[in-house]
Amino acid sequence: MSSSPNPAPPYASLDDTDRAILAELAADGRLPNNALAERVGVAPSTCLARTRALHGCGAIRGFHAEVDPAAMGLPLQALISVRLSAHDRAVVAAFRARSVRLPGMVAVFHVAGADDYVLHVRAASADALRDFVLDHLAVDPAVQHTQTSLIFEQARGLG
Amino acid sequence: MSSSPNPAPPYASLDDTDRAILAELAADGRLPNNALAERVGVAPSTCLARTRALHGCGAIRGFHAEVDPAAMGLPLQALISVRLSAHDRAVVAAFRARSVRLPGMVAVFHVAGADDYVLHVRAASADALRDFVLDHLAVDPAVQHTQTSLIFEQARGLG
DNA sequence: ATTCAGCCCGAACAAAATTCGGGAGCATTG
DNA sequence: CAATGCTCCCGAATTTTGTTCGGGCTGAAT
Repeated sequence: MSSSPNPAPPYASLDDTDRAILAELAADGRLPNNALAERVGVAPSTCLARTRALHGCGAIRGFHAEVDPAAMGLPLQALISVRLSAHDRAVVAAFRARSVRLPGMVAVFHVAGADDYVLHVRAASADALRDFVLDHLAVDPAVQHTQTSLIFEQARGLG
Repeated sequence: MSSSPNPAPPYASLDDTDRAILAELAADGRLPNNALAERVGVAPSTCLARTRALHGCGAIRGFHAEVDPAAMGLPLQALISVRLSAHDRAVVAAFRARSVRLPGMVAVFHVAGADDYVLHVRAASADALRDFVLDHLAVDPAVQHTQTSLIFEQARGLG
């Protein structure tokens, strides 16, 4: 009923209005449709159709509240660099699929370089974080090596 | 009219309803208040008051659309590890404040370990990414060293 | 036992989302 | 050149949602 049904067409024709809508909604996901319409300079009905189309073609992937992790009892965050023992497509895809479902997982980055993945995770405590690494990563035969960096502070970018 | 006016009181008393609201809104930031109320098992008016309180006390920091970077003409993403040349509070704070305003910046992580910061950035092309590093990081006297890892793929976590 | 504070609810009101029919601009076509 | 079909946009009517407000319940302190 919601997400993107298309197999990712190349973003053919996004005009300035579309990009303005994306920028506004990225900054404030709860901007009312009529206020959004006024800001980007079209009628509310038009704006709604645009927004739906953007959502339908996958340009808008979803809307999310940004929640303070501490409020959910997960005050610790970490970036975990993961090096895999093999790099065939199947191993990599399987690791990714498994990773996104791990508890406390915020984001999974498949990166170029010495390490293969960087995982952004949340945890309730240092013990929980250690257990996370031991229980879910260290035991994984696809994982050769991990390095955990505690996040002192995180800030959203503006650009 | 919107953001958090309080100086961040420790999250004293969040009950199960509050946590349910946070979880639902983190998963779907556009869930109507009606539907949200039904899911967490309270009246719409109560739910609205709860949500406002959560927003007011900083537990909810904001709402944002998740936009496909490619749709905004920024198909490349990278994680840039940054090592600073000094670590006094002033230098670190200044770097953070500068970073969040850089164009294409998605998130700034202040981390423990050999590196001081990890920057998540978007760019229009490889050239633009190189220019970003050269123009904004390499020239910064506070920056001792950077290492850029291209992001092949990114996925949101579910837990 | 009474008072009081805090919380929750449900109905009334206001505001927003959504639908729908029609009109303007434009490229193709007879 | 005129006609056709297409796409996109708009604005009013309808439905859904957000929001306010007064009253009732529970539990603790007096």
